Amino acid sequence: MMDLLVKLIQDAVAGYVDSGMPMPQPGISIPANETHGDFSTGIAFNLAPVMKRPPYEIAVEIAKKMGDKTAGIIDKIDVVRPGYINLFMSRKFWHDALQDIMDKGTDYGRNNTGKGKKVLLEYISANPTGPVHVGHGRGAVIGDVLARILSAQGYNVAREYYINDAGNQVLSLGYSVLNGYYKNRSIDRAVSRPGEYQGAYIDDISNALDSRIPAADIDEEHIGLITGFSVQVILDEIKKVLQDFNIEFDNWFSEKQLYHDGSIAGVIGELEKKHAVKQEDGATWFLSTHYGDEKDRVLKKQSGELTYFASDIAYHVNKYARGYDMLINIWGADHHGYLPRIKAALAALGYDAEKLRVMFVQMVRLTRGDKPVAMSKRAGEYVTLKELVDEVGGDAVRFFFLQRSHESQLVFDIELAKKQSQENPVYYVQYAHARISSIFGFAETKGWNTDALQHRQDYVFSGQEKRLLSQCLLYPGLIAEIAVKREPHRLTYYLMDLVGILHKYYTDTRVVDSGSDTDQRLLLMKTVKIVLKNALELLGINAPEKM
RNA sequence: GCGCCCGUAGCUCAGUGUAUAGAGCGUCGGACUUCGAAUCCGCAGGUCGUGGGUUCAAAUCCCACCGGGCGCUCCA
Repeated sequence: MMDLLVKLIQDAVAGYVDSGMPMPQPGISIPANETHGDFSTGIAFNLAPVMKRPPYEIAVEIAKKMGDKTAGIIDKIDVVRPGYINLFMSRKFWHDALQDIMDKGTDYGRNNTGKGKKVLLEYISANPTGPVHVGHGRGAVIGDVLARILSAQGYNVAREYYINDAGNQVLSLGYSVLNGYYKNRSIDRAVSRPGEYQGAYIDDISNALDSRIPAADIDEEHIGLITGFSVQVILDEIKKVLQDFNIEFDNWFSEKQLYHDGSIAGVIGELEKKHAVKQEDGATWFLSTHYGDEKDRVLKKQSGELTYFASDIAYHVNKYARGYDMLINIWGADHHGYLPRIKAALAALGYDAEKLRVMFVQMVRLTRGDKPVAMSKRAGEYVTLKELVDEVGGDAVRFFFLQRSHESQLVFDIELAKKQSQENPVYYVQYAHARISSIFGFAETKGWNTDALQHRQDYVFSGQEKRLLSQCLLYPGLIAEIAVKREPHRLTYYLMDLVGILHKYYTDTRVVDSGSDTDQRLLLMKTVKIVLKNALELLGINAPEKM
């Protein structure tokens, strides 16, 4: 329905825009002050600098043109200094809007702005050396919700988890387990390296070791076997925890595979062909300074081992080869220094580095009350995603993580989240959905057939009712914008607004009475419920009928 | 020292050009014999880190500085 309004504005603006210029997307907002209309646009402000004329003059002209062709949906157009165009919508508009949402139902908010573009979304990718912790959880929620939103906008999204199952860290995991095994069995045997991982999960794997591997084979000679088993156990647990948290992947991509199929060596060979490699101090270096990085980077160490950087290049080359239009990576903010070298390598190999978009998710700091909770893998002391979800609930964790921009650091007070779980904002939103369900239940008991409500076009919506509808009308545009800008957190704020209006309306207005307007109010509740349910679905949060 | 992110109400954070700067939590005070009070209403609380600049218009853009987090490994 807003498309129609946007088109009316654009038609009026068309004369000002040169054929070469893209049509500006008019921003439409709901004014805080209702004397400023049902909707307002600041399109004249965007045009003013281009045309070098005062915004007010432009607004007057646009308003005049719009007034000539309102398609029956606009009653009145006001122009207010310094250049706002305020729109008062017609009765027909509101009824058409309500009907449109009803007709679309679960498809309301779905769109094809993505036009089938293939997107690879990589997120979490936590190392299989320990459980997923809350920092990963934040990336998990952002990635999952973004994937849902992109899919709803017609993008063809593949979700991927990159498993760092090669290299030193998993070897270190193997040694940690082996050492744990010796210690638990009081076996006094020297091992060439200590292993850096600690915690109850290491003990668990150690204890399970001889259930899978013959006891005679449990020694340093078979460290590869032990490592493989340990990674498998941890990975299974990661998959289970994520699945329980309703986070799925289309593909689990193994780093090891890149070693086995020779693609890392292949990539280094390609870089050599491009003369982007040097030998120095017995190591092989990528000349990333030639491509905008601040220093050159080692691909193959003096020891002959490949670096993670080398396999990461091969991984990204693999992504490009799979033919995606866009690659989105969600990384922890502590990896931001890593991006220039990846982009440098891709540029050196002739790939369009612009296709790669990395979202850096800032740190999560945990507290219990005023006391910070240490997050150290080394000490084996950290709060896992599973623990957090078990304590606070999955819906609340999702909502909480999406109440901040991913670019802001986040303080998560576990005590507070537990203590106030009943007052968590997520309940505020869910309660609205349950409340509407409850209204319908009540209406049924009073004899209304809520599946056959009569939509009467002569009903005049109150100010609050129009406000509710207009908030619902912003929804599709919001989802489209969130997809383009990759800002999933905005959806929680939208919901808080919508639900706030609904709760107030409920307090002020009796929906079900004996009068004939009850049908109209029930229809309105139905549209709000549709939007609530669709939005919660995108957040992966339950929309309960009862609480 | 260099790079990225942040600095907005007591706390945690939205808002990133334009009409009196918002929410949640917290404080205080009100509203259930009527569709769910997990709700609603009201009061209090802000030099939008500081100083310059651009603009008809700056929390928002630019510059400098101050403060906090993270990163600057032949670590992963």
